[in-house]
Amino acid sequence: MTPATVDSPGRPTLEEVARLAGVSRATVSRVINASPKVSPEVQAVVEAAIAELNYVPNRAARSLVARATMSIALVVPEDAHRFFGDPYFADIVQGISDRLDDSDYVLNLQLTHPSSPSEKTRRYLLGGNVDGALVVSHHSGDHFLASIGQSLPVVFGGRPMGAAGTPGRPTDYYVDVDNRLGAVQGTRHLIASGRRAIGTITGPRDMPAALDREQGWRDALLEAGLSDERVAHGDFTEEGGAAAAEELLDRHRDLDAIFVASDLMASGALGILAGRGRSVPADVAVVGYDNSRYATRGPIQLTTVAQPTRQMGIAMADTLLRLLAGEQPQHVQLLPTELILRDSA
Amino acid sequence: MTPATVDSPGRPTLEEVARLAGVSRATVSRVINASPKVSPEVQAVVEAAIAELNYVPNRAARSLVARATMSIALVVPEDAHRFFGDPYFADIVQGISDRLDDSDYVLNLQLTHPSSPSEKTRRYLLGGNVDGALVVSHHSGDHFLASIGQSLPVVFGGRPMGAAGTPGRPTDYYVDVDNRLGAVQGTRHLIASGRRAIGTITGPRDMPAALDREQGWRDALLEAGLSDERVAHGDFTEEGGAAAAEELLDRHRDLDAIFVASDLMASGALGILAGRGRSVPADVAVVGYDNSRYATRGPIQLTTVAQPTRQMGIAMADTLLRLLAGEQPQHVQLLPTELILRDSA
DNA sequence: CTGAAAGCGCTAACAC
DNA sequence: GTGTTAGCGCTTTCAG
Repeated sequence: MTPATVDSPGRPTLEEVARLAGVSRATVSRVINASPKVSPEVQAVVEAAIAELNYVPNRAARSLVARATMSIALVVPEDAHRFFGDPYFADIVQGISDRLDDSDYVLNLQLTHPSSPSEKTRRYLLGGNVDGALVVSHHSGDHFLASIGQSLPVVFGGRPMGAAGTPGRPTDYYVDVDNRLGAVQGTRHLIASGRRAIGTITGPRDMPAALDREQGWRDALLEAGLSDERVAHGDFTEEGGAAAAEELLDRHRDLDAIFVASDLMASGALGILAGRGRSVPADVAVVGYDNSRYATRGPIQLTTVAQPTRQMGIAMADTLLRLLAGEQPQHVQLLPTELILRDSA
Repeated sequence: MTPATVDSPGRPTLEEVARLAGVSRATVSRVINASPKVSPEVQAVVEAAIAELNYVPNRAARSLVARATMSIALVVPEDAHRFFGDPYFADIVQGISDRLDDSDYVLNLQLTHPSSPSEKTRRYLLGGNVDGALVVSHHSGDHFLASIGQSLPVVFGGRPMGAAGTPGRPTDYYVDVDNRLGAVQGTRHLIASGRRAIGTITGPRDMPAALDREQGWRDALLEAGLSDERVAHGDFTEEGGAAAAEELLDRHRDLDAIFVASDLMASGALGILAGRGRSVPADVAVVGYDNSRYATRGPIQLTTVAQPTRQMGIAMADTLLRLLAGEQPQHVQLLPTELILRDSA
């Protein structure tokens, strides 16, 4: 005795609607799918029957024959805390969600472990549960996700990495910003305002975005003839940012500026700086990255590199939808970054 | 020409596996479903064929015959920012996700508007896309969600409200903590430490948890013969907590303690207190609620009422799974709260 | 223990 | 315009 069958007559089928309306199943199907070749009268009768029975088409059956599920997966290789803790994801999801609201597709969230999606995720993605997938926050260790694009339409948020740090394959689709350039913008600003001992707090080394930002910081420094030795690695969390700031301050007493690869980490760094009595920006200037709400939340308004995160989500969803519609969207879409000047630098 | 059919031989079917293994489709099906009555040899042959073809069963087909989708919906009547901004949700989702990882079910996230789920969500839930639903953060204005339990197995996170503030129906399933009692614990602590002008910052008035916490604060005050006039309403966001704190301080100059209905709001309140030069806990003691990472993030460690949020997620998922398995779980599960003493009170 | 056959609910030619 | 006829890929009696 399952609850579903205890007292319910079961959801009505197309067949029952057909019987009630006195037509064939094919006709009911045509009405449901808004086929043009149905006479108005018949259509009205069928619609009445549908309403009376409160009929809703069975998706499984439809999927089976249509070979489409009308749903797409959002694959997030992060634990729930990092996913929820970073406003970056909130914006991405909001964008995706907004774009999908205008379509017939629904979103399925798949939280999976950072560097080894479970067998379950694999089966889910490959088992025909979804027509396509959106992958955010891709880590390099993940071979399955790196190659998933070959079996399913996939759009990455951020440049995907191939195995062993190789650049993504040219057949991949992704939406990104020019992380290197964004970092260059932020770092140049620090240089222009007279800073000379400029450090950086990076993101995890297995993520392309983190690597690119570090490279941008380095490039800007080198082009100005400055040293790029002041590096500490974070993990895109507030705690990680704080720890990296401690490390940087301990190792480089002369530090007068930090380019931090995310606002969240910058927020952690600001806490450490305050704790050590180093004033911002007088003693140490700080530039963040993301322009998330963490940038404007604390006592010190953060100068930061803005990226159009929500737009990225929209673009990702849009690209996948195009792919599913059989169109040929661009493989790479780079959105612009912009330096937002506030108080910290 | 859809992308899926361009060059792919198509995903292998059970039939192909059967052919390769030299057995019937029924036998392959038995192997897949771990039926006991298959000889070891045959099983090995079939498994080899499955591996060779990289076969993954088609869910739609399976759902069609099994009359089950093996997926459950997580309905969140909040915009993405509140959902992502509050660690409470992260913990709930992590718990749900953890529990579901051990099952065959997958999670489908449905973000919907606070007080009126879209027609799309309605159709999704009722269209047989999921076998059951988990609803978190239920608002009273939402009649559809309030009655959804009648058409689909549903488990609520937090006591659901019926229409117009009536208590949820006895047939509802939900997992909650005793919010009133938790608030009583927190408030009594404030009283015990000598505070007399104790205010509260509440959550939104259309949420049961918020109402219950307010009631607990009031009950504790009244049993001690203290006034319950110092109330300001927040919305479970950091900004809302800050605004409510301003209001409270402006209206009650004698305020010497605040019981805040969430750590996130308490974090906002702490900012205001600091801005006005009121020291915590010397001038104003603060007790939060949730014991989320916001409690220990800032300079002042927050005394707070802890609730086993992740456990709640686990319990929710577990209850729904039981329901789907035809068992008869408890309708109401109340998990314990605990006062965590830190520096703020 | 294994195979044959009959659908699950729907759509899509193909006739009329 | 509308009905008839096949399946989509899988599970499940029912024989053997």
